[in-house]
Amino acid sequence: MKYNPSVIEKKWQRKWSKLNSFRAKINYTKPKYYVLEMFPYPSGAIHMGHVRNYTLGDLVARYKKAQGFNVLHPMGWDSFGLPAENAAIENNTHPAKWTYSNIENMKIQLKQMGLSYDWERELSTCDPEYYKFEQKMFLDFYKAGIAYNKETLVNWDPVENTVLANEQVVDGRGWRSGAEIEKKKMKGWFLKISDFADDLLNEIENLNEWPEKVKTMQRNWIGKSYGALINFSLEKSSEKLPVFTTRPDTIFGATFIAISPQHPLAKQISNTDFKAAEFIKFCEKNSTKEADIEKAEKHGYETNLTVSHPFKKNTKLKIFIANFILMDYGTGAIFGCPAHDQRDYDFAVKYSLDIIPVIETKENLPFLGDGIHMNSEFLNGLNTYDAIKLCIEKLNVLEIGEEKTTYRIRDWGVSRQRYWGCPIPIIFCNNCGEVPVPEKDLPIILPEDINFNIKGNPLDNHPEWKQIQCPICNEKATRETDTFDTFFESSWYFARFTELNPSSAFTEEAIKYWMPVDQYIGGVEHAVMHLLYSRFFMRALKHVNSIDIKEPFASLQTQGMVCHQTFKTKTDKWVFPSDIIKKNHKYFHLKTNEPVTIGRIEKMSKSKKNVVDPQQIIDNFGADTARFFMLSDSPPDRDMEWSDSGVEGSWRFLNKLWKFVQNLPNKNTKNKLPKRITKQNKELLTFLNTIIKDVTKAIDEFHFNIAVAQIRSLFNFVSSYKIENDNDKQVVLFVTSKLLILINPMVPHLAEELWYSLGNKNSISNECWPKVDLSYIKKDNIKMPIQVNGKVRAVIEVPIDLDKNKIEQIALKEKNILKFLNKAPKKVIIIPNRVVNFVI
RNA sequence: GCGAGCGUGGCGGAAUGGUAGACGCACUGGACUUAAAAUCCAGAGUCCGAUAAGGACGUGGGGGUUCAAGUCCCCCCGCUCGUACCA
Repeated sequence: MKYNPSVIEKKWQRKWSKLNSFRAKINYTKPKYYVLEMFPYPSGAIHMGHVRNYTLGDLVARYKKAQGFNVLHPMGWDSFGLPAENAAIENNTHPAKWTYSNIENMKIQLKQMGLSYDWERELSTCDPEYYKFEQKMFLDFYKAGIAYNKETLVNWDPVENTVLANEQVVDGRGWRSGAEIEKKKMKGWFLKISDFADDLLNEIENLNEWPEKVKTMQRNWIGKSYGALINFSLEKSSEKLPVFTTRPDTIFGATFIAISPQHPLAKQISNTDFKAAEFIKFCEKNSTKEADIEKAEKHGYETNLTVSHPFKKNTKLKIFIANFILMDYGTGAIFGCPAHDQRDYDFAVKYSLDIIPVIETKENLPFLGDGIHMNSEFLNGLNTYDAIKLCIEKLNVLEIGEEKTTYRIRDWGVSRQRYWGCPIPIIFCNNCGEVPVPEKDLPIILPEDINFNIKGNPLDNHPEWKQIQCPICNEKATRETDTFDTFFESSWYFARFTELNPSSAFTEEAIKYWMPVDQYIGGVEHAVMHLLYSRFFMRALKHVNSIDIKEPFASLQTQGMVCHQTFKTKTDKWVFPSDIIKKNHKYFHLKTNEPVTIGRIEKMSKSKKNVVDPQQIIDNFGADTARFFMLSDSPPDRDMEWSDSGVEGSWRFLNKLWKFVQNLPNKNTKNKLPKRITKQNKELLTFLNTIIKDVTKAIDEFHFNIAVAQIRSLFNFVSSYKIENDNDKQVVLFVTSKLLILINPMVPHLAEELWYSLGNKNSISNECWPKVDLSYIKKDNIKMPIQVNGKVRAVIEVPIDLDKNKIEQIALKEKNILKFLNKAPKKVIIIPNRVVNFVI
C-alpha cells in the first residue's frame, strides 16, 4: 500500500474528533500544561506564518500530553479590526459576514493541519458573548480610576473625514485619498498603564523562561530614567517652565531651551506670534509615527521668550519651538547642552548657538561620556555621579527643582474611531458629563444596519444607535461612538480559554488551575505591545478584584519569519512562485514563457508575491509533510526559508518511513524486548536510548530541528539494521515503535497509521513518552583530539576517565604528533575526556 | 533616528570555550530500467597533493583575551523586527 496522506489524514482527524482526544480534562488534581499559540486574525486563509506557529505549538501540546500532563490547547479568533472594515468598503460586504466566513474557512484549514486543539473552547472576539465581558471590565477600570478620557493627537484625513491608523499614512498622505494628513487633537479613552510601570518593570526579572531579547525590549520600552525636574523662570513673567533632564550635571553647558510644538507655552506664544503659529502648523504636517518624527530634519523656531539660567546670574536662555521634542516624554521641554548631546549639538550648529563644554575631554564634541566637570562653578572637579547628586541638592535648597523619575511608556490609548470593535460603555450628557452605562443595560451590542458609504465612523453616523436618554437625568444624551483597540481583546483571551461558563468571564478555580499559560508561542513582532498590554491587563484586573494572577505567560517562545525566494520579470514585476516553471536550471513564466530573474530571499508577503499557499502544500503532500518541513529546517526562533526542494525532502523521508514500517515482518508481536540481547542488538538499543535522550532535550530546549535530525538518524540506523533472526525482529519492532512515539508530535497522522499497522489497538496519542534506559548509554571509551599548538593532529580512543599520564603516553605514540613535536613541549594541557594540547 | 536581534559550505542548519560543518537539500558517480521518473548505494567545505597519506585556508570584516574562539570583549558592515491607531 502506498503512503496516501489525503486518506489517512482525514481518517485520523475524524477519529480524534469523534473520541474528543484533545479535550482538556476538568480534573483539577492532575498536573496541567497550558500551551497557547497567538490566535490569528481571520484574514481569509491561513498563511505559512500560521502553519509554522501552530505546528510548533502542536508539537509541544502532543509532547506534553505524552508526558502525562492534562493539556489545555485552545484556539480562537482575534476577529475585530481594520481589515474587515476595509473589506466592507472595497467589496461592499458587512464586516460580520466577511469575518465569519473567513473564520469558517480558516477553521477547516486548521483542522486539515491535524492540530490538537480543544475546539470546545473556541472563541471569537467579535462575538458579543466574548466582548460583553470587556464592557464590564472597562467600567470596573473606570470606577477604579484606571480608565480616563483625555485629548490626544491623531492622523486626520481631511478628505475622508476620518482618523487614519499609522499604517494608513504613507509618506504623510492618506492611503486612499492621497490627501496630506494633519495632526488633529481629539478626545479618547486611556488606560493608566503608567501606574503599573514600576511593577511591570520589576517583575521582568522573574520571567525566567522568556527570551532575554524580549525582556530587554520591554525594559527599554518602559524606559525608567532618573534625573531632575528644573523649574526655569520665564523672563518678564511669574510663570515657570518645568524641564526634565537625566543630566542635571550639565546645566552649566545649557545654551538654549526647546519646547514641543504641542507644549501649552507654544500654543500661548502662537496666539500673539503669527510666525510661531505658522511653524507649529508646519510641524503638524507629519504623521504621528515616532520613526517619522525622529527621522525628519530638525527644525526650530526662535521665539522672543527667554528664561533665566537657574545658577548663572544674568544668563538668559532663548526658547525655541522644535519639531523633535515630544510632548509625551518628560515635560515636553528640554534644556539644550550642545557640548554633551548629539541632537543638541546638531541643533546648535544649525542655529549658530553657543557650545560650552563642561566635562573635561580630549575627544571631539559632543562628548557623551562621564568625566570631571569644568566651567560649572560649584560642580567643578566632580565626576558625573557626584555632580548630578550635588546639583539636585542645590535645586532643592533653592526650591527651583527636585529629583525626578520619569518613564518613557505612555498611557495606553484604547479609543478607535471605528465600527468593527467593542463599543465603549459610556454616555455623554450635557448635564451629567461622562456617564457609565448602568450594568443592567450591558452589553451594548454593535448595530447591524450600518452604512459604509458615508465618510467617517459608521457608529457616529447612526442616529438611532447614537442618540439615547441619559440614565441619570433622562435628558437627551449620546453614546460614546468609539470602540476599543483590538489589543484590548487580545489582552485577556488566554484567561477566557480556561472557562466554559457563558455567564462569567472567569472562575477562581479554573484560573487558579490553568493559569499562567505554560508555553506561549508567537511572532517576535509582538515582543512589546501585545505582551506588555497583556501583563498590564492582568494587573489591572487583579486591581479590580476580578482575577488573581499577575503574569499571564510563564514561558515564551518567539518564532522567526517564513521567507521565500522572490521572482521578477524583465519589467520588474513580481511573480508568484506558482507561476514559474524551471527548465535547464533557468526560470520562466508559466503563461508568458518570459524569462524570470531570481531576487532576494525575503519574508513572504502578498506585495512581493513570494507566497506559497499552505493549502497547495496540504493538497499535494499532506499536512504531515508541511508540518515536518516546518520543524526540520530551521530552529523556531530564526527566520526560515520555505523551499520546494526542502518540502520534497520531507515528503521523501515520510515515504521511506512508511515503506519501512509497512514492510516489517511479524508485526503482530508485542512491542517488547526479547529476553536475550545480542551485541548487535545492544548497539541498536544504545543508539535508541541516546536518541531518546537527545530528542527529549532538544524538544525541551525548543530546538525542534535538532529533534528532527536525531529522529532521522535513528531511522537511518534502524532501517539499515540487518534482521537475521527472531530476536533481531523483535528488537527492530521495539525500536520502531519508540521511533513512532518520538515522531508522533511532528507527524501525528502518519504516526497513528503506522502505529495501527504495527498491530496496536489504541491511539498513539495516548502513549507515554519513552524513558531513557541509562544502562545502555554508559560509554566505555571516548575519542580525544590531540592538538599541537591548538591544532588537531591526531585523534586517539581511550577508556573514559583514564588518568592524565596514561593519556599523554598514548598521545605521544601517535606518528603525526611526533612529526609536529620537533622540540620538547613548553606546556602540556590535558583535560580528561576532552582534549590534549601540546604547546611548543 | 532610537531600541532589539541575526550573520557558519552551493543552500537550510549542527557544535557545555576543546576534532567546525551533525541531519537534510541541491549536486556528482554507480545500480535498477528499452528509457525516464521514483528508489537504492557511494562521494563531497575550498585550495595544494595522486583520486592517497598529509598539509594550507576557512564561521560577515578588522582588532583583542586564551594553551585553545563560531562561541568571550571592542570597533565596523549588512539584513530583520519594533517604534505606541496593522495585527
